[in-house]
Amino acid sequence: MDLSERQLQILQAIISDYVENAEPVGSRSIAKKYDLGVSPATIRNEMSDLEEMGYLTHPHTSAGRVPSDKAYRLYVNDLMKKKNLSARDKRLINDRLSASRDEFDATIRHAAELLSEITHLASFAMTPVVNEDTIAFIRLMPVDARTIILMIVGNSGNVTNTTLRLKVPYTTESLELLSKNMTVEYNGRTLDDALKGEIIEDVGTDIEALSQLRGSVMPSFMKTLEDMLNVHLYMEGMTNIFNIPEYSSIDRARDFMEMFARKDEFTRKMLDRDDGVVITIGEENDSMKDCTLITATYHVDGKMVGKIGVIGPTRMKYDEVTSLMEYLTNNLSESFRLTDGKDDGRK
Amino acid sequence: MDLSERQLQILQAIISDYVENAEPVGSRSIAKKYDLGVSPATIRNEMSDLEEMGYLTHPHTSAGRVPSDKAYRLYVNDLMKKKNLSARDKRLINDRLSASRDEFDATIRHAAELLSEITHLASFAMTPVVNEDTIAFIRLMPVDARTIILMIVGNSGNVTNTTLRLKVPYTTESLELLSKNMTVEYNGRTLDDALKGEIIEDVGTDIEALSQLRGSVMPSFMKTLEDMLNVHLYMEGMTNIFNIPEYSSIDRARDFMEMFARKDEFTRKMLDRDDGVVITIGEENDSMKDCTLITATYHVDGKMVGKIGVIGPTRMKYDEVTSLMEYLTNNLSESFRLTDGKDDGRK
DNA sequence: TGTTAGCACTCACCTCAGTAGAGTGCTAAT
DNA sequence: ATTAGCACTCTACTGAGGTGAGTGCTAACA
Repeated sequence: MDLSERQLQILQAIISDYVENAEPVGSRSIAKKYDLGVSPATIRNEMSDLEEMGYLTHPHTSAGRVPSDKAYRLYVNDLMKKKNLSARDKRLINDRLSASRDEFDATIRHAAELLSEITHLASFAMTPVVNEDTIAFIRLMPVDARTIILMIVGNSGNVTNTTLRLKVPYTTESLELLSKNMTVEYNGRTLDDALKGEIIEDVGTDIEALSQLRGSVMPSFMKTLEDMLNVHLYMEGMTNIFNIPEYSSIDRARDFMEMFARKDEFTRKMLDRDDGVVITIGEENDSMKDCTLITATYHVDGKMVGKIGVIGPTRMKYDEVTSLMEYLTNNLSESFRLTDGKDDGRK
Repeated sequence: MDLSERQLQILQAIISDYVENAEPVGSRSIAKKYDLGVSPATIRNEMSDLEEMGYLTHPHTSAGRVPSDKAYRLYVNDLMKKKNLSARDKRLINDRLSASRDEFDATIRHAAELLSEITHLASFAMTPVVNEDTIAFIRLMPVDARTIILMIVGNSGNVTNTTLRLKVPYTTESLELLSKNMTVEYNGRTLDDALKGEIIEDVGTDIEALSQLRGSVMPSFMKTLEDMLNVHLYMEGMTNIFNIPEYSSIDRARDFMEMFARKDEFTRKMLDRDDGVVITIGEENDSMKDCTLITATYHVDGKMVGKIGVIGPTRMKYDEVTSLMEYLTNNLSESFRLTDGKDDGRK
């Protein structure tokens, strides 16, 4: 059953009032603040109907109305209008992001900072999933008699290294040879495949010493691959939730903080969400049933996908937050595409 | 004026009771639980004297006594006995730390985890200050037409790298030449000196192209040096404070979390503290005047110094926590020395 | 038939008084 | 010097009464 025009107006009024003041909204205050041309009594009747339909709830008999998850869902789907970012916010974003264009992780971290600074909510940003990245080359370098550096370079420019303490002696030549061997072996394979796929048996291991060296390098090689595959999670503004009336109880706050403390689980959950701007409200979430979670995706090279997100009470400024997130992800994707574009263009 | 034997006994009893139960301690309960051979009335008189001397306070007239910062200080300095770690905890520590011996940062992070798991307090651990580390070599490596990797290796095995997008074209030869030039230039200099010291003017820059390449690499070189100098801070168990009665107020909890959110400031403050196990109680702290902060230092190669720490209410089990921290830092130092020792020994 | 005024009713919230209980501080006896 | 005894203090809890915001219903109105 569809809502009448007036019911929509009233619902919208209740939502915006509640979002603003965090207190149940009464019929009289709606009638006064929003010029609907009807008396409080009429509004009361409509409210009663809206409650029956599940759009409003009632903390107790003599309290005003509060929008339900269903109301926010309706608002987000049908009522919400796109909001333009303020020039100030746009400038802030552009400045901050361009300051660290080359440094991948720093840019992502800045995105998380910007999100929480502008929305005053808890926010996060994660580095892209690089399962699809392929190995460009592998290099082993000497440091001292027993110490070498293992370096894996992906074709996206993604680089990771570890320092190894070898138990067997090595020569510079053997390191170079092994580097070449491993590069031939792994070049072009995706990280995921390199980690999980079968290990191709030693290519040209006539030399006993080389085989030994390889044996002591492989465990670290695998560990380093794993590390490359790891998504880095940056969180900001966690303490913002303390300012929200909904979280004035210590138990609520604790639950909230603990959810973030379990980083791996949290990361996995976020990666499971669809691409684009996704809003899940209250009960629509697995956990955090009194929160709204908004995530959005950015792209690197058009392929790799990373996520940013915001978490707050269901009572939030959906229009402003979604606009901000769209702007931010566009900016990020642009940023990460442009650098490559430039390179290719001038080549 | 010194305290009598009996006063010390009473004070100790009050402290251990209060540490256990977090509630003001009355004269009657002391008389019952601890066999001091005197009546509550006598204890009351002594308590009154102790209060006059500043060792106890009184939330209100009809409440029991609570130890003051001064009391804890006395306890820590004179009364506290060394406590042995349980075999279980020792095993836990040894297992966890040895699992990641090669990976520096992972080991430090595990140390923070162990601290908070065992003490149920908020804890942190930071990677060592490497100002004194010297540069071993610098290497530039090609990735693709416009992308190169800059890698700086310290003599402690500390390695950092960045990916650069060059605006000028390069040749493999020029990269190698520049690597050599820069290595000659910076080899043996401390990171701190390399970053802050004067830039030695181009060594052998007859070739125009090399000078240009150098120009576009230097900013990133400096940024990477800075990154190497950065101390990494790992924090664990922040949510533990929610379980502590002292922090049941949301404002307290917020202040606490915010202090940790300002990582840079926090890191700086911790680094300013003396070496060894340092305990600062309540008012002795700059901020967090109702907390006790305990820090301890571990060593890498006998030179570089890193810190671990625990933060909780002044009401904490000082004996257990300090023993744990001593054990943990010894283990860390041992860990980080042994690997080198082994190398040198077998060389 | 939709809208509105009026009014009784509900319920959270605040305040206040009264009570119980823990613990002190003082005094006088040992 | 120590202790028993007792008055006193102060918090925490409880229940009663008052207040005000807001509803829900009814009857009158356009």
